[in-house]
Amino acid sequence: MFSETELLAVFRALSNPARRQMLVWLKDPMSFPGQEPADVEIGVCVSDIQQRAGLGQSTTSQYLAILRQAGLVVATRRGKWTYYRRDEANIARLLETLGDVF
Amino acid sequence: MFSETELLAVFRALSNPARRQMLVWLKDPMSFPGQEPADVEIGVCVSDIQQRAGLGQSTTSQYLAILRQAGLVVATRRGKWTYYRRDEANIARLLETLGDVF
DNA sequence: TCGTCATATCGAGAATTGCCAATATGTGAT
DNA sequence: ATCACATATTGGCAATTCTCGATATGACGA
Repeated sequence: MFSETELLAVFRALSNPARRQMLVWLKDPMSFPGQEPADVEIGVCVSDIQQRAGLGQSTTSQYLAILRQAGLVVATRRGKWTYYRRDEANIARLLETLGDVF
Repeated sequence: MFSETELLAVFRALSNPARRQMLVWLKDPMSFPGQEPADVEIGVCVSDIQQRAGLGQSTTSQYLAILRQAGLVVATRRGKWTYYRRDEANIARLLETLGDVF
């Protein structure tokens, strides 16, 4: 399932309200201004997330990297933009594990 | 359901392997040496948990307090001992919330 | 190639966490 | 009242996290 190390990364990632917020926001990419229906599959770019979070650019980038390392989102680089979207399969697997473990 | 503040407390509590371990251990109180069947309902005392965790007494006490404040365990004082057991109802409610939110 | 834009990484200071030893508090036995 | 015991709280130091501004990287257009 999820190793101890992976669970640690997940809980650390989610123990920050801004990062948890981002994960929830990404459930509905269309809620970001200027998001086209065609972009939904690839995700939302960093600057859009940053704007909504009200954090610095570097902080936003780092937080997304933390979510990615925890396996909660996946990143896709296209041109100069990096798009982030939820890793739904892994999140489902995680919730299943949590139900087993706790 | 769970407020933002409550979720923060939960994730912070679980973002420590020792605390997560304790919560899992408490699923099976009988696995603690010297635990009587009659004690299962009330929980496990701090020193038994401490011994198993290999942490200091104060650290163990603090960690259990953090789990309690997060609503994951309940404490019962009986004589000079404090027994801790899982708050199963609240944990179930939490897992439900997690399924909704994430 | 140069400039610009989006993102990533680095460096740093303030705040928080991890964990301990020491001490305080509360309880039961004598 | 006093002692011993279980637990809680306090004080502290090292390690980590939070968050930023500054800088580096990488991609596109002129």
